[in-house]
Amino acid sequence: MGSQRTPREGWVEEGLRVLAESGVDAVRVEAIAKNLGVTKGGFYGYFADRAALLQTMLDTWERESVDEVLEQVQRLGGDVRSQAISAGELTFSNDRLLPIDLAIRSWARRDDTVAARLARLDGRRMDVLRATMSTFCDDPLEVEARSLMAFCVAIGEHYLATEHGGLPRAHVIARAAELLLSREPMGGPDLPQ
Amino acid sequence: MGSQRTPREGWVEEGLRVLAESGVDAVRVEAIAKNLGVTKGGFYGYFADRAALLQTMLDTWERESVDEVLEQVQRLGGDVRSQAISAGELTFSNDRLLPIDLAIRSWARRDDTVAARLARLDGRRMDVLRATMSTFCDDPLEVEARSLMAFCVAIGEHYLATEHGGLPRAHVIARAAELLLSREPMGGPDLPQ
DNA sequence: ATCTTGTTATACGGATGCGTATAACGCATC
DNA sequence: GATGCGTTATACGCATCCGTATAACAAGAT
Repeated sequence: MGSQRTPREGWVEEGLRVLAESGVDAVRVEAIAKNLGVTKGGFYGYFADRAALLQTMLDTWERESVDEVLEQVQRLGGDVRSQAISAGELTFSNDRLLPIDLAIRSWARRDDTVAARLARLDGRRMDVLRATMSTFCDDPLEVEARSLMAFCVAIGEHYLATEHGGLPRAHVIARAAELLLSREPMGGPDLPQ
Repeated sequence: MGSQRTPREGWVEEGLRVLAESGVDAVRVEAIAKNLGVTKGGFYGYFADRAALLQTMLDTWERESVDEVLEQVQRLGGDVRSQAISAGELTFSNDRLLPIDLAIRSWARRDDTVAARLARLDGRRMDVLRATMSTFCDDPLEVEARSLMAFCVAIGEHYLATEHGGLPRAHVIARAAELLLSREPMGGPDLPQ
């Protein structure tokens, strides 16, 4: 019995790599085969069609991004705040997951199915952030605003390509995190009009 | 002399529309022609090739996004803060420019030329934000952090698809803007670990 | 050594897309 | 109404990609 020379996971892996690097539209069966050093001959033994591969890729991404990350976070333990930071780092400082996440985010803007899955996942991520912010902030609206800002920085950072007046980006982000996670009120409505 | 039945701008316009809706990879000469109700016959009289169209599209977007917006902002006048808000709204609440901006942002992640142009533009936008934040905040690092957060929310918001516990997204964003533009210190390093 | 089973190469038809060439067409001008 | 110019339709060769069919192939089991 010929053992799997190019296992099913190989196609999914390479598919995710291409997705991360060049977007969904670049995920082509024959291109992936070429990258794997084979022809597409074996592909259709594992998948009905290209759409099935995309589905499986999404499944893999979702499992890795949620179950595995949250599992690791709970294993690490710690208080709510450090858990939130762990979760953020495991997801958005992950060389494998981050580019995939960004590519899927762009993909979601023109595919409702993908958008729905992303929404579900982002919802769980926002839950973590909300729990953190709630430990030191009572106003539900402010909790939501802080969570949104934290999430938007985590994502948006990678869609920005700008200098920060000589300051290293990481430094600026650290300060932003400090402000967002600060127990002090961020300041209420103020300013003379 | 046959006047321009499908003027050069027509191709650029439709190209930008497709870009906004489906991303760069969907910007195909024949597809655009079909949308315009013609064939690609006339296209190559205006453009050397597809790449030339993409260039022109970028030029158009950059001009509209910077020159026209900044010009309008200066015409409106007002203090620095209200100018920053005008600029943000003219760009990120603009039904025409916003989707194009987001599509280009995704595009920039895999094309260095596009990334460079976007960086230049984002730099000018950050300048506006910095000027605003500086009117009520002295710490340069905090100015930068607040500017980054504001920018990231403006962009990242559109890559997020999540609920906010019943609160309308616009309401949450308004609160975030309030916090970011607040004269009060956002709170320094605090929290007992 | 042969059989079996799963994997792969190759080839096919159909679709889409590029860039080019050429002929038809519209319309202003003469 | 004929001319001339710019725009457009059509057709071509080439390339990529899809999904299918079939034959070659490797390797474990007999």
